[in-house]
Amino acid sequence: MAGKRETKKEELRERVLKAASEIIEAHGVSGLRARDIAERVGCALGGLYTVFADLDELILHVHSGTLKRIEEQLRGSVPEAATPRETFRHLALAYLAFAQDNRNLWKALFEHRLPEGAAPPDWHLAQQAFLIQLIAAPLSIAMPGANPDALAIRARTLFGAVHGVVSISLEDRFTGITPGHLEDEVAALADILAEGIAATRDAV
Amino acid sequence: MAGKRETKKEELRERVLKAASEIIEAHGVSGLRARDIAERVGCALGGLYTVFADLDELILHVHSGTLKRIEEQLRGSVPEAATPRETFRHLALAYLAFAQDNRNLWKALFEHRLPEGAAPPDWHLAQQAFLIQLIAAPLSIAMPGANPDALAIRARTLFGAVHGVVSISLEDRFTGITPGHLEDEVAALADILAEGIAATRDAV
DNA sequence: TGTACATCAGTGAACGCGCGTTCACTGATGTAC
DNA sequence: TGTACATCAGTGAACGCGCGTTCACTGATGTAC
Repeated sequence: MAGKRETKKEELRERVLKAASEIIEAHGVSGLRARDIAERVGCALGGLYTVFADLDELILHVHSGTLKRIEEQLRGSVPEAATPRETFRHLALAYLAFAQDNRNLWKALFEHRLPEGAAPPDWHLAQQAFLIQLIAAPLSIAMPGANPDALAIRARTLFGAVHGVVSISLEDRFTGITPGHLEDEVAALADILAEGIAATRDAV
Repeated sequence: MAGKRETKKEELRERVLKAASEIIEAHGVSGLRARDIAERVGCALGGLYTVFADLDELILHVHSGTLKRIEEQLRGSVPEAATPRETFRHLALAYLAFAQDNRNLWKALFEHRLPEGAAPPDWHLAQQAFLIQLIAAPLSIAMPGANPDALAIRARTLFGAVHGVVSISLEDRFTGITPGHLEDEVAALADILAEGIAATRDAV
């Protein structure tokens, strides 16, 4: 019967998650502090530890939400009857758009955490699978003969390529593409990849 | 006349740089601690601060050395009479090889540092320019009509693409390409890009 | 419905620790004569 | 070459601070009768 206790706890958990997400988007993962979350939520510092084991676990759940939103946005970006080439373009641009609009949440996905050993849990890796599937589908049309394993690998390569351009441009660290050209370049890269795939189809 | 003082100081500086570089390669930038450097160098903790203002400055100089080594390795990888397509392939594979062989030093280049504001100094950004030039040269042959600005931008895009695949595979964070396929995929990507550039040449 | 006890979510002061940076000191190098 | 003083590289104990996590406590919710 739900129980008031359980309900309130669940509600607190949601509020903590939301606050953490907002703080990360505002200040980056490295700017996330337990005290700030508690203050924003309006609970005591110790309260956080009744709903999440530690900050790392909390951050993983923020990532989880981010991935879900990316998935929605990418799925929504491709028109029904799009050709593979159009699909690549839409996916690439939607990915760029998400990264631009949610820069710090998106960056957080790729910044290091997890002390020393400790790989991310399986459910987290599984959540990334949709990305590869979204790319593998049009790819299988562009490369009719290829076997599923090769397609999955190639899909990762294509994702990596687009991600790399977006990534290197939105980090301030390295010389990337300036904002004014970024959209054009991502679109161009998607086209180049599509054409290149068609041209090298037989080599696989 | 050099002066014993000056000489010793310069020597200490070199040893600190070398120790920091080794520690980063062994444990990643986040595993770099002032006390460990001092111990490895065999000097007192305070000694570090006589040759570098702080750890951030030291790290920037480690990066500087890493970039020089990348430059050497990439330049050395391309045969004299290589076609643009061959050049792309050689550069991409040489970049991958460096990243694999110097994983943590290479990762350090892209990991965040620099507190809040503070962009990297100009000399550091300037040091990255060779990468773009190395790519722009063969690209200008593949895209004869393009103007230099467009070439520079496109070169960055191509670098980003290759970097992305390497990056996402060597980080353990995200689902990348497994080591066994990585070399093949990077080579394939280089070919796809080369073919795609040829095919979309007129669209620029 | 009411009373007595049990549970456990939530509190927040205090703990603990890692670690970068400082600074009063010392001894080796440099300078002047 | 030798002596007296000045400089400054290098020392390492101590400072300071940010911050995640804990834990003895409290009060609201749940349970039994």
